[in-house]
Amino acid sequence: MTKQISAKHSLTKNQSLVLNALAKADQPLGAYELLNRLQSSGFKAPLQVYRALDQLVEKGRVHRLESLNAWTACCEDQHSYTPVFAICDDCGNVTEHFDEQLAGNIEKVTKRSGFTPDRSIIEIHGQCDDCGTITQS
Amino acid sequence: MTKQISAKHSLTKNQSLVLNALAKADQPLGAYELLNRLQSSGFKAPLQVYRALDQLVEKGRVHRLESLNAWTACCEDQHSYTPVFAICDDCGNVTEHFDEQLAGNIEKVTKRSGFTPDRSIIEIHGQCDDCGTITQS
DNA sequence: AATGCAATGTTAGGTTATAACATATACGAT
DNA sequence: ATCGTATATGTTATAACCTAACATTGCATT
Repeated sequence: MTKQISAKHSLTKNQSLVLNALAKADQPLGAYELLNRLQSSGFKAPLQVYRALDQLVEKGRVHRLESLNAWTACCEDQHSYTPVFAICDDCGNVTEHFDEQLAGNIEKVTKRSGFTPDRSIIEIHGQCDDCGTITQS
Repeated sequence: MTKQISAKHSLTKNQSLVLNALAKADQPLGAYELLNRLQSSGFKAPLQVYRALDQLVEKGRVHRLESLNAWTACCEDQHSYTPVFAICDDCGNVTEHFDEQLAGNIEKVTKRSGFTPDRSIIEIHGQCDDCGTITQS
């Protein structure tokens, strides 16, 4: 019986289960796919998954891929720049990239028009190194 | 009875109806909201809307806003650079921006890892000029 | 023990998107 | 003109994704 430490980065039971499932997966997972994989751990309803996901996003441990309606574990514990996701449309693999300059440039484009940026979504679809170099048979 | 011209940029009846509805709207619209507005024009099922939307996206006349599950008419007839969308989370207004350098920089980040970019999604949430300067009451 | 708060459980329902199949229309080639 | 093919359209059903509303449990503090 471990006592729950009330710290900013501690995870609850459901949060841990969801994060582990995402970390084990080699691709982003949809909420219902997560539900399937967690049924053996006692998950019964979508809401259990969605709540854990929202909390994990809030804590910066999970990202939502808007163009996939799917979720992925953050590749680091913490990061300050807007992540750039490279999504392979062939194999489904997703990689997370960072570029301080880029994040700044993006916001500059909108600031010109008086816009105050809050959060940015950058998702690039294409082919990963493995899939892009394979000749179509 | 006008004959349908088989040109790359001609629009079919349903495509025209959907594009006009989007152009008239002052915000991006969801597919079901489009269906509502087009029922008087004979639309009866979601699929009619989704098909027209897909075709319009293909032709570059409409963009899908991934983080809103909504669609908006392209601000120009044609453009070569990846658009950057500034989405006001207060009033719902969305503006489309272009920056040649930016589009190139984004792809550079992923190319480093051997990734071959195809299409980029850049959506920035925040507050527009009108909403951002208003003091909270 | 009583209180309060966050996490969790449960049911129902809303929104968004696609599968599968049928029919109609456009358009080039004969 | 008419045939064949491709595209567009119509229709029903269903899948996938997400949230509202409310009940219950667990845990820290008093």
